[in-house]
Amino acid sequence: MAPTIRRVAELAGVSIATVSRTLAQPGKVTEATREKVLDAVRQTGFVPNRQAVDFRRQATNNVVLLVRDITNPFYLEIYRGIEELAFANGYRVLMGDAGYDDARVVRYVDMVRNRQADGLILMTGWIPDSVPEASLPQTVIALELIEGSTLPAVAIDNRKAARLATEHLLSLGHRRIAHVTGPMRLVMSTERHQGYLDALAGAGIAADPALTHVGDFHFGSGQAAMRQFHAQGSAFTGLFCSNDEMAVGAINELRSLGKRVPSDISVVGFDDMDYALSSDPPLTSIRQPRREIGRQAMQMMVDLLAGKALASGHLEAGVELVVRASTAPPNASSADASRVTSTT
Amino acid sequence: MAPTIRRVAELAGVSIATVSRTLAQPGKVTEATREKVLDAVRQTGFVPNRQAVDFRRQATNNVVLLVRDITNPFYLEIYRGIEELAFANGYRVLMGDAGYDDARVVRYVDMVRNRQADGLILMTGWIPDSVPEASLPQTVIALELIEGSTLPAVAIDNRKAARLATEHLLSLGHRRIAHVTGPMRLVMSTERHQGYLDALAGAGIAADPALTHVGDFHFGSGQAAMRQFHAQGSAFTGLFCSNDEMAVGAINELRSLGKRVPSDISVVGFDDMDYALSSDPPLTSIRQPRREIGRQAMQMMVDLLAGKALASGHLEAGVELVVRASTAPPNASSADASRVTSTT
DNA sequence: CTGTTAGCGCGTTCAT
DNA sequence: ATGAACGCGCTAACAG
Repeated sequence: MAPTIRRVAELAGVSIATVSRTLAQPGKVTEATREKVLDAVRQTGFVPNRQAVDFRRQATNNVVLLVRDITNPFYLEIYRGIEELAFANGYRVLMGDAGYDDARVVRYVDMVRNRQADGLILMTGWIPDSVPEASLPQTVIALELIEGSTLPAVAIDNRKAARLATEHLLSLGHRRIAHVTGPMRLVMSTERHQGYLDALAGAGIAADPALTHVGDFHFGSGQAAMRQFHAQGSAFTGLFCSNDEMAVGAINELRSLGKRVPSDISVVGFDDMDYALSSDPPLTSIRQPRREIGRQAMQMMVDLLAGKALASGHLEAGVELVVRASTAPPNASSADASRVTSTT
Repeated sequence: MAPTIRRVAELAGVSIATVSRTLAQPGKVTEATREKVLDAVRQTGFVPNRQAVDFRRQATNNVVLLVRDITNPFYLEIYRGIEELAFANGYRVLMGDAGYDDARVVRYVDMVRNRQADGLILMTGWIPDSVPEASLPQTVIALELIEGSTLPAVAIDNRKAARLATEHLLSLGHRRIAHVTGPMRLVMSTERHQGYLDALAGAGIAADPALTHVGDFHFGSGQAAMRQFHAQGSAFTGLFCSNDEMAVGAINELRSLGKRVPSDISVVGFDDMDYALSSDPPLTSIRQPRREIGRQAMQMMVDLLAGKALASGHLEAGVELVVRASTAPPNASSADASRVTSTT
């Protein structure tokens, strides 16, 4: 059995309270007793039982990280950011996978009530109706805002970012720009679509509904979008996809359809994942500071649990347009090519 | 404040022992008292304080999952497998990032000693010398074996799997086959290289050292390998890369060098990541049952903590060759093309 | 500065 | 079948 504080106390010839103090507030004991105690600690190899400490202190130092889909590679850098700050602050991160399942969310949310964890970082984009927001006192939202929620949150401004992406295409001279969205039940997706529309409106271009395809953030829907545009004969020279995976799928399909990127069609993605850099051609994309978002979310949690008033409810993380080889000015021949498609 | 068992007891007019029993062993109390108690539980919304329960039981139900690099996308499906079984068995998973840092490993390993966690799942491929294996009683190794370790483990047979990949190329008729390895300090990488050599030897082909390039599992080293082979004029029609990321990098560079895949060169990857399917052409690869590896690792942990004797020390997960469009028989013209390269 | 005492919330004897 | 009492290991009053 591991040695307890009692064993150390008798070995040092002091009370357990003194041992506790020596370890927690060394300044509060005499030099002499401190040495006796530390000696005994070394001899026994005593390490305080954290479970007992936490129980006594009524704190677990656990934080639940609940995500919608644990296998989403987008989260990886966020995991790192959260783990970094948790580690540095003595917190532990419990991984939870919501998996589109209300029951799972409830069980993880309950961990805070049950005192299995002190706080909850939500990256699900939704909470079940059965969980009133008022029952989430120690909660921070990250990445995906929840509609109508007033909980403290850190995220990017998706609308503004999508506008930035679209304006890049506009500034290159593109006039007919298509958009592949994410699932429209996600706030994130509707926001990005709005940003796309904002940019067009800002340039005085009427949006053509036929140039918007509702996707699902996966590779296949990028391909499907291109097939649909091709089948309906839609002409465009610019394409904005709401994430990189769909952008890569789109490029893949465009190649099959005999289109070149960027000479025929310029493509902008969103997220700046690793494969944006390694795709062919390297993808122009919107970079989110993912690791920083993770760090900030955990920092907010630390502050929240420390009882500090949060500086601001919502924290907006900045984004950046990363221009690579998938975008270029449109040229006459490519415009022709597109037109040919449209009349086929 | 959350209601305690004491509050429920007085509301039901019984002792706390009876409340405890009613919840744990309902058969041991009268129908009548059971109803009184359950009524009181409902009224108060009582939920046992898990921290207190765990403390009393001397168990935390936490398991530390320590990985070498938390951002490795390969782990994603393993995370899911582990979380699934943990959730189903009432365990919680603490995420730990080793990050090539001994001190971090030590701190996470210590969590078991400190009773912050009951067990440890190691996916680091190494433990610091300062941590003797004997001090890891509740540990399971997953995915990456640790040299010389006898701890229970679940992993694939990398050597056999690499042989399978190489034999696929041989069976298509390829005779000159190149190999891009992972970092050679990882057991995994040396094993895969051995498997490659095994296959060649089995086919009676002398291995050409000039056809092996030491990579680092990243996109760039796949590209670099192709540039090197090209520069030194090495001729080959088959290529086996020790992971998919390098394979995609290689294909990318081959395209720049004017080679077609698979008509000029056939490429086999390893891991069967999502982007194996979405690359151009879709990649032939070795599929590891990643989710299943995660599930089995957690199952071993559950058994271990339950005091069950583990069925077997090591558990071998099976692999599968997934044939896609990046491999084909060599043909005369492609052999010519390669030879041209070699004489340039 | 140090020791004594009193719990944190619960499960679990041992009586009854 | 039920209740009283104890203690898991530690920290935080309060005395001295």
